[in-house]
Amino acid sequence: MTTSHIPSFNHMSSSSSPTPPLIPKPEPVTDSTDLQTPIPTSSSPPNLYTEFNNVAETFRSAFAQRLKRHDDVTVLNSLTGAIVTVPEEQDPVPVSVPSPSLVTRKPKPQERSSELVRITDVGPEGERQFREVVRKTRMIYDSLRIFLILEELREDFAMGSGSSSRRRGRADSKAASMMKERFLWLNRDKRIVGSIPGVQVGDIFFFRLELCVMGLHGQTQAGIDYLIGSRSSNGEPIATSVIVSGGYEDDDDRGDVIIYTGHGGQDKLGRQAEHQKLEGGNLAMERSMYYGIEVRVVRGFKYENSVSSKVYVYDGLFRIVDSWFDVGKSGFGVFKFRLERIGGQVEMGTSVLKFAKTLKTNPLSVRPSGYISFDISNRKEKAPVYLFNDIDDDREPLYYEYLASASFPRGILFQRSGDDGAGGCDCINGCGSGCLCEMKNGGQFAYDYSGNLIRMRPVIHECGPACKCPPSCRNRVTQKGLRSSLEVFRSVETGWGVRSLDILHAGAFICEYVGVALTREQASILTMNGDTLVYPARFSSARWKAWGDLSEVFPDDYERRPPPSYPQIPPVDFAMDVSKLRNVACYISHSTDSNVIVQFVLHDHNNIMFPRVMLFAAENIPPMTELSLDYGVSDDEWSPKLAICN
DNA sequence: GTTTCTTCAGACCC
DNA sequence: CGGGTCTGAAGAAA
Repeated sequence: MTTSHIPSFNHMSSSSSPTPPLIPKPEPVTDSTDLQTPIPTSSSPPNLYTEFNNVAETFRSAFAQRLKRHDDVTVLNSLTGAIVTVPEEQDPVPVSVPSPSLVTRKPKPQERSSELVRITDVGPEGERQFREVVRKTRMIYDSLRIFLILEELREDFAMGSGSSSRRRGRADSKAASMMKERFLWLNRDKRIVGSIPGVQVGDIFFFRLELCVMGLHGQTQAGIDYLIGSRSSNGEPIATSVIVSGGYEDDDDRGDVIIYTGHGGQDKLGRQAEHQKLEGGNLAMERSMYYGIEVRVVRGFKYENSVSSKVYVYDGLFRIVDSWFDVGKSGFGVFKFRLERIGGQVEMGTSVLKFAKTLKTNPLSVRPSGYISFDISNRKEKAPVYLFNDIDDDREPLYYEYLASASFPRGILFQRSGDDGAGGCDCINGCGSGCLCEMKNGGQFAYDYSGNLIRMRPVIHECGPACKCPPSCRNRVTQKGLRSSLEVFRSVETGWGVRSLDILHAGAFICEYVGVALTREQASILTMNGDTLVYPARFSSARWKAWGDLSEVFPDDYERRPPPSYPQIPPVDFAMDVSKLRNVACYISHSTDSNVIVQFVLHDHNNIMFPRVMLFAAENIPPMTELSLDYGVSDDEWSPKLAICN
């Protein structure tokens, strides 16, 4: 080991920032371990002087252990400090949680491991498995969160309207706690340095506790997550992830470069009121910089959406390249860390989000070229449907008449909802507990109060023309039309495709799959003529059937909380012809790994053989991400989307 | 193992 | 609609 590896405080007065007068000039001295450790010597304020001595002592003890610099740290083994690569053949699923049903007595929640691991060479198959685990866990979290909100509202309702004004419980944190108790948090058995398997750059979250559940960032509020020194192999704290969400005024976020402020020194109102100290997360950041250990960066910012007012975006890995002590805007000393994004990663989710926002808000003139139409629906939809093509001259979607709602054959048994004498509900103030329409849906509405699908059903009965509830009723989600701005775009890989300029929360209604519905007889004639049709019954959403299934959370009283039963399995046997009239949906690509699901819905009539085909987001979908549906055919077979819309 | 402290939340109120 | 205020849970620190 050479002295160049010994940490010095040079970084604390980087050349780019003038050394503030508050900071003592570090002067190297030789200590008993023959390792040079800088000791401040000036007549600085005593608190800072003490602080520097403390830090110096920390480093002295750390370096007494003769640490080497590891440029290619893969695993810091807690026993040996050895660097090990986690090989591909090792169990690709680190989530070894005991089955909740096997747990009889309430065990102590699993503690976070202190073993620092970097997971590499997972391989495509491993990544797919990890992704599936992450997906499922997120589904449970979201379903549980929504369940808790609905449960609370139900209690309020039962107790009478007077108590409904009480403060709402934190479903986001309660859901996380319950999952923690049931060992459903991910990546607790290893402390992961670098990317979390199954979590991709651009992934969107809505709550800090969601990040905890994923193992992306273990702190519920704090911005720096780190392994504490007393539990690390070399006695030094190591930072693994940071949240950038504007909590400190001295942050300077330039995208690929972030000047990140350390923590501490703020008063109760969040104002910088004293000097920060090189301890805790601040020291961990410095140590991660020294060892070249990358940190995950999650950005959080305001973004109005249906479930919260914020979003958190995973922006990938950054390296800490510099750190120094500076005078903050408040006049108090703060630690600063220069983070630089590591190359070779996909575009940051934050950049995509911002870009999508500019597409929506900027005047038409400053949008990128390639926009052929700013609304191919000609205002038939509630939100514009853009048409974008910057790779060739194809303008095909312009040449079709846009149909906002599917057309069903005349002459078939066709009843307006309510015409059968059953009538609609009488909920003049909107539908609530015990409403007739809730009964039609197995005693539970299909949507939560944000208008998101709670779980898939064979068919959903929305309130219809015969119902007395207002159009704003929670059970009229798909009738309200498009909620997000969609864009039909041209790509080399998939031809025409569809993406959203807004974040689509899991369960969000996207649009109807529109065409001219044909009976089997009508369809057979058309097929003979060579036209290709889409068969709604073939759409596959099998992967998402477990959506909303909380049996892993409520294993014991599953009897008490059975999924509602839905008597009607619709005998859907019609074809959708999109060769002449169509909407945005037919441009959605086919994928067996789809992010959009098909849900049958009845609202303007009650012929169960001809439900409307409604599309919902199957997971949180970031803006500009291509939507995909499982058309129920294998990739090499005929693809309706490719055949019809290309 | 326990208790206390800190924290780039989140909801609600005005 | 934004700041003040209240509650809070995880994890670090004591």
